[in-house]
Amino acid sequence: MRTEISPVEVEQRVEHFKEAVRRAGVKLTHQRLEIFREVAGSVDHPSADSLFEALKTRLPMLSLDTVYRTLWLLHDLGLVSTLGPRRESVRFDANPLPHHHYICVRCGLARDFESSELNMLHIPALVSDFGSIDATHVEVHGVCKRCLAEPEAETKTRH
Amino acid sequence: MRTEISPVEVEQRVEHFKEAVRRAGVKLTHQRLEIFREVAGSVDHPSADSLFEALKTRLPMLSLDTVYRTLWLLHDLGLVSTLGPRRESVRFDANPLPHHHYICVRCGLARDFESSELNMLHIPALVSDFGSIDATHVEVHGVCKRCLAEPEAETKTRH
DNA sequence: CTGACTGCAAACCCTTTGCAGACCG
DNA sequence: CGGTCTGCAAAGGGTTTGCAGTCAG
Repeated sequence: MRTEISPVEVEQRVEHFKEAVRRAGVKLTHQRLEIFREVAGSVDHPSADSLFEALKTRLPMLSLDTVYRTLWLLHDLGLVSTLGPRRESVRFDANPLPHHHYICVRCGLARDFESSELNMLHIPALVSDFGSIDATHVEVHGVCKRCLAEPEAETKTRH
Repeated sequence: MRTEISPVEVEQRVEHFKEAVRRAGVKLTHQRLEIFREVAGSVDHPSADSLFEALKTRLPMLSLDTVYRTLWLLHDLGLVSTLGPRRESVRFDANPLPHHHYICVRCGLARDFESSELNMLHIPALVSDFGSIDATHVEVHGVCKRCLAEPEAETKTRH
């Protein structure tokens, strides 16, 4: 339920990031460092654009596409994840019953599953500090069978 | 864990749709009917475009923007929901600890919360039929305090 | 020094919108 | 018939990419 991240913790994460960068053999640029510091210090799951805006003062020469490239790099390094299934297009759900989702992180496949047990989760009371609670569901992420079978499956490079 | 929807059930949903359309006082066009039939009969949470492709044979004159308009209409009627936070931009998450999300369905605000109890959910065994299970988290949807406070909050019209 | 990285601008999607004609009620 | 709805085409907004100059290692 934290609403901010302590500077100390941000710097710990930054160290972890530096190590990961070194291990991956990619360059540690000023931009990458500051962009990482910014995501790591934010608690609101920012978009590329809002990070860009926040960084403008510190890095006046920064360009938005560098923010994108860096975020996907961080993603490939396993340092950040994305919110929601994907980045592609909106997807629609016409299932009127309470249900949960299985999402393939590789191809975006989505499937429903039911579980009366999961329909009655106990949500921490503090969550209602954020606002009303209208619906709750479980999201399971994995790699679907089809993607697991694909030979070039491990090619994590994109962008 | 169903992998398809029976024609009978689709038609039941179609009836429900017709009623909702009548109640809302909007017109029941051929396109709307077929588009609804298509989402209601699909289990893979299609995008507007894949619905469009699937409908092309039945409705050669259909245009993609009608699919979009209809889907958002269905959304406003409460007949379909969307997968994931929203449609705008990708959002990034740099929280390395296991955590869960609170999402405001109105403005997209996202916040983390922790719960050791929710970190150990029991996922139905059948889910692994879909593929590997790499991560599991709970998503709570609601309306955040700020949005609740806004006067023009009930204006559901968009698009 | 040299290849990886950045900034810029243009290209790319996916999605929305303005408008004139079509059709439901 | 009238107003809503559709199809078309063009605009919009977020994201990606090609290129030449720049900088980390």
